[in-house]
Amino acid sequence: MTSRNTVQRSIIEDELRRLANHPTADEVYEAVRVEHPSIGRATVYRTLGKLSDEGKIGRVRINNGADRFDHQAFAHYHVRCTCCGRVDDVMIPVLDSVDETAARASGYQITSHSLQFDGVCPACQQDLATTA
Amino acid sequence: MTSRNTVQRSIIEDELRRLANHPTADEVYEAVRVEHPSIGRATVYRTLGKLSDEGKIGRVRINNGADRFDHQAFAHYHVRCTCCGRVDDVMIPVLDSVDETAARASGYQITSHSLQFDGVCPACQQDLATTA
DNA sequence: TCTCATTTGAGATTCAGTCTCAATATGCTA
DNA sequence: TAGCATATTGAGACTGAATCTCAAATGAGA
Repeated sequence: MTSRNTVQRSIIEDELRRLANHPTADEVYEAVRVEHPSIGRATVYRTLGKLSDEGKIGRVRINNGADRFDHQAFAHYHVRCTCCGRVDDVMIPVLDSVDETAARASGYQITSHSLQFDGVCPACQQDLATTA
Repeated sequence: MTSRNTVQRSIIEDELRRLANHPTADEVYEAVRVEHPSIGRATVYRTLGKLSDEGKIGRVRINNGADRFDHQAFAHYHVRCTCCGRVDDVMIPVLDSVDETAARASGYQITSHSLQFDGVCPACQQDLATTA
C-alpha cells in the first residue's frame, strides 16, 4: 500500500482537467474551494506535486512565477506571453538529440532538458497593434 | 542621468567576476559582505537584476531554486547537477531556428527561449560509481 | 559648491511552497 | 464487517527568494 485513492485526490484531478489550461496550484485550490471549501491548500499543492511525480499530469516551471500544471501528461513545450502571462502549448517535435550534444559538450550525464519560450500571444499582438 | 556609477555597483560587479562560477544573489551578497559589511542585501539583489537587464551579466533561472548570475554576458545554455546543485556552461550552438518553428506552431511572436539541462556532473558520476 | 534625482540600507512584506502534527480516512486482513 | 496499521488530510506556522518602502546618503550636472 503505497498510494491511496482519496476523495481529495480525485476532486483535484477532476478540477485540473476541467480548468484545462495550465493553472497554478493556487488557481486549482481556489477553483476546488468553490465546491469543497474544506479542502486544504497544502493538500492541493501536495497532490499536484505527487501527480506530476507519478507522470499523471505535467508541471510547467515558469521563470519567475508560480509553477503551472497541465492535465496533458505527454512531453511538450510551452510559451508564456510576456504581456498577459498566459501559457500555451507549443506543439513542435521534442528535441531529443540536444541531450546527447550537451552531454558531449559538458561531461554531464544529461537526464532531461526543459525548453520554454517567451513571446507575445495573438490576443496581445492584436491589442498592441490597435493601441499603437 | 539614468544610471549612476556607485561604489556598491562596482564592488558587486567585481565580486561576481571574482566568483566566476554562477553564484546566487545571496552568495554574492555574503562574499561582498566579507570586505564591505555595510552593503545591503537589497542593493545586491537590485544591482544584479539591473546589470542583467542591461545585458552586462547573465541571469540563469533555476527550476525550483534561486536565480544564479553569470559574469559572462553572451548567450549560452546551462546544466545543473541534480546531485550537488552546481551549474555549468553548456557550450553548444544556440538554437536560433526553434524560435521560428515555435512561432509558426503557436501563433505567438517569440522573443526568446530558455533551455536548461539537468544531469549528473562528472564529480557526482564518480562518487556514484565508487559508492555503488 | 549647490542642488536634486538616483541609489542605498534596514527591515517589513510578499509570494510560492513546504513542514508539522494531531485528527481522519483508506484499504488490507481476518 | 470490524479492527487495525499507516497514508493522507487540514490548519497554520514556517522557509527561502526576492521585492518594496522610505528616510538618509550620495553622484554628477550646472
